[in-house]
Amino acid sequence: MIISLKDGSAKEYAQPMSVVDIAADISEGLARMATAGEIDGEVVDLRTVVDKDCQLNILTANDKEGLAALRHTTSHVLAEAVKRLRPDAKLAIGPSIDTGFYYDFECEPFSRADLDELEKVMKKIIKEGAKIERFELPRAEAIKFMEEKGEPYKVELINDLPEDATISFYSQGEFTDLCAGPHLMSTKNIKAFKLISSSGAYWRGSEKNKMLTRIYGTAFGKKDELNAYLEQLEEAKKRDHNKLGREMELFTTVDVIGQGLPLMMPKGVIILKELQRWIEDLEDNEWGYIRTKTPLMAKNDLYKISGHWDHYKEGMFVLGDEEKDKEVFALRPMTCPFQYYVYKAGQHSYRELPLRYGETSTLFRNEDSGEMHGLTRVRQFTISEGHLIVRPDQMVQEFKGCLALAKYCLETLGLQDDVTFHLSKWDPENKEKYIGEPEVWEETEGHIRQILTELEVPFVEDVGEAAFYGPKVDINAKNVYGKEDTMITIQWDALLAEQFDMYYIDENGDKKRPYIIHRTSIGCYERTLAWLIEKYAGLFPTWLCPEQVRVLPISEKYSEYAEKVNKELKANGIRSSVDNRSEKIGYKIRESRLAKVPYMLVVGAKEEEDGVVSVRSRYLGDEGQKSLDEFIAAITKEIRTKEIRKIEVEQQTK
RNA sequence: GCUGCCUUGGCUCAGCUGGUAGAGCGUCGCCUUGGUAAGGCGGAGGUCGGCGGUUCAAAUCCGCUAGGCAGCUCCA
Repeated sequence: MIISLKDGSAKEYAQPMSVVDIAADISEGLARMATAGEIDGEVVDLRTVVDKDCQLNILTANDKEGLAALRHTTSHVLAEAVKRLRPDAKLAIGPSIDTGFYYDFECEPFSRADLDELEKVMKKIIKEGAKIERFELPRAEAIKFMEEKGEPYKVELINDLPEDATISFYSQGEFTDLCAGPHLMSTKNIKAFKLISSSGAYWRGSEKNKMLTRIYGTAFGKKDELNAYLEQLEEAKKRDHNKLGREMELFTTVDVIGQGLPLMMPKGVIILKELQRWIEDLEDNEWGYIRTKTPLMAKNDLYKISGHWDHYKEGMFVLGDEEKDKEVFALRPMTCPFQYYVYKAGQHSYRELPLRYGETSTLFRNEDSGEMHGLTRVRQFTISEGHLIVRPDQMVQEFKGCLALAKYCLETLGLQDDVTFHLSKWDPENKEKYIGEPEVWEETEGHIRQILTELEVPFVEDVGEAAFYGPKVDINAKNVYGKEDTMITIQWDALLAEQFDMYYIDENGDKKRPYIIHRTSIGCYERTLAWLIEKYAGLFPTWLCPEQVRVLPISEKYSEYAEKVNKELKANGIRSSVDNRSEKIGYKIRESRLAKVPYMLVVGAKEEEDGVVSVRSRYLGDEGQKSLDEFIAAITKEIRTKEIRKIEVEQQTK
C-alpha cells in the first residue's frame, strides 16, 4: 500500500501498519509528538491500522484536532486522579473544548485546594507514564463492565449508543473509561496542563437532571504555550467591562435597588448619549426611519394578542393580580405590538410602504436571578429598536438595507472584526415551536442565505435558533471570557401581520398583508457599551470619551491661562477640564493617563505668549507644540468623523 | 432557578485555631512644584452587607436574607 504524506512525499509498505508505527518510521521525534492521525481527512486514533492506499497526516499538539486529543487524554488523567482521591465519585463525561477540557463527576464539590491536590496526583500519574490501550466490547458486555465498576452514567451512555455503534474503551494502568478516542499512546506525553476551575453542571445539559460537579482545565503541547494562555486570561480580566466600567465610574449597582438594574453614572451617560444621538440621527436622516415613542407598559390584553401572555408571562414584570384586579398591566418586554398599533392607527396605501418605524426603546425582562451580568444581561435596557412594515416585493431589499446599516454601525465603532454572523433557522424536527408552513420557512431562509452571500458576509447556520415567527440574522460578539452574546438581530417576519390584522391597500384597492422586519442597528445601548469598554480597554475613540481633553498648567502660575484654554475648548464643544491642583506636572500627566483621557494640553509661559499649547496624546505620546486653533481644528475633525486612532504608545494599565 | 465561592473605611486587600479592627491607594489641610508615570508632613474616615442564633465574649462559628463572581440552565 502507498501512504501519501502531507509534504507530498509517499511511503510504501508491504503490510498493514498502525498510524503511530508509520510516524515512527518517518522519525522518532514525530512519533513522540504525535497525538492523533488524519486519514483522507478523517481524524483517527494513533492505534488505527492502515491497510490501504491513503493520504495520511500525523497530527500533533500544533493541529487543532491533535491538540483536542491531547486535551481529551488530559481529561482522562484528571478522571483517574479524582478516582484515586475519591473512589466513590461517579464518572460522567469529559470532552475537550475550545479552551481545554472538562470532566463531570457525581461527587462533592471541589475547592481550589482540592484542585491543587488533584494537579499533584495528575502529575504523578503522568510521571508513572502508563501505556494507554484501546479495546472494544460487545454492547451487553460493555454494560456489564460499567455496571460492575459502579458507573451508572456510563451505562446510560452505552444504552443510548446506536445499535451498530462500536463500543470502545481506553485504559491507562488501573483506570478505564468508555471513550471513542482518539488518545495519546501514554500519559507521559502530557507536558503542560492546568486545572482552571470547578462548578456545577447539569447531567446532559438539562436542568431537569441532577447537577454534577464539573472541573475545567486546559492543556498545551508546550509549557510556554500554557503560560502564555494563562497570562492572556489574566490580561483579558483587566478589560472586563464589569470591573473596568465600575472603576471608570461609568456605572454601578446598589443592593437595595436590585439585580440587573445598573445605575448609569454621569460619565457612562455621556457615552450612551453620544451613541443614541448618533444612531437616531443616522437612522432618521440617512436611512428613512420615522420615530415613535410608545408606552413602557400595557394591559395584559395586548400581550394576550401577541402571544406573550401565554408563553412568556414568567419573563415579564406584571403589575396587579389577575384574580383580584379589574385591570392588570405588564412592563413591556419588547416593542413590536406597540409599533404595530402605530401602523394600525391609519390606513396605508402600497405607495407608502416601506414604513420604517424606529424607537429608542426601554424594555423590561424578568430574568432568572442567576442570569444577570454587568451591562450585558440586565432586567431593564434600552435598545435601538425598529420595525419595518414592507410589501412582500420590497422585503429582500429592505432586509439588505437593515444588514448594511448594522454593518455600518459596527464599522464606525471598530467592532466589525469582532463579530460573527449567524443565520438562525427553525428546527424542522420541532415544528410545534414555530408558526407557519415548512415551505415558507425554507423559502425565507433561502432569501436570507442569498442576501448574506451577496453581501459577502461569512456566516454560519444555526438550527433551532429562529424566532417563533421567522428566521433571523444574529450578529454575535464574544466577551473577554469568550462567552458569546447577540449584539444585533434582524428578523424576517411574514406571519405576525396576520395575528395583528395589519394590512395595506394594493393597487387594485384590495387589502394585503405586509411583511415585517424586526431589527436593531446597534443593539442594546448597555450591551454595546459593555463591548466598547472591553474592545478598547476603556480607551475609547475620542468622540465617545467622557473627558476628551485635560488642560494641565505646568505650575500654579499658569492656572489662569489654563482656565482660558479650557474655556476656549468648551466653547468649541469639546469635553475638557483643567487640573489646577498644586501637584507637580509629572504627577498630573500620570493621573490623566490613568483616567484614560485621550489628549493632555500642558500649558506654560511660552505658550501663553504665543497662543500655543503642548499636546500630549495617548496615541503618539508627545505630539509637540501646536497653536490652540490648530489643535481645536484637529480634534474637532477627529470627533466629527468618529475617527478611531490607533494607539501607538505602549498601553498603560494599572 | 441550580452548584460553588465571595461581601471588612471611596478603591484594592490583611486580620491563624472567637476576646470588640490594620495597610496601601484615594480624599482633606499645609508645604512643595518650570517639566513627562507616585515630592514631603499632618488629619479625617470603618463596628466588619442585613437579620437572627450559639457564647462570658463574634468581623472570626451556625441559620436565614440581600448583593457580587464563575459555571450550568435560560435569554421572546
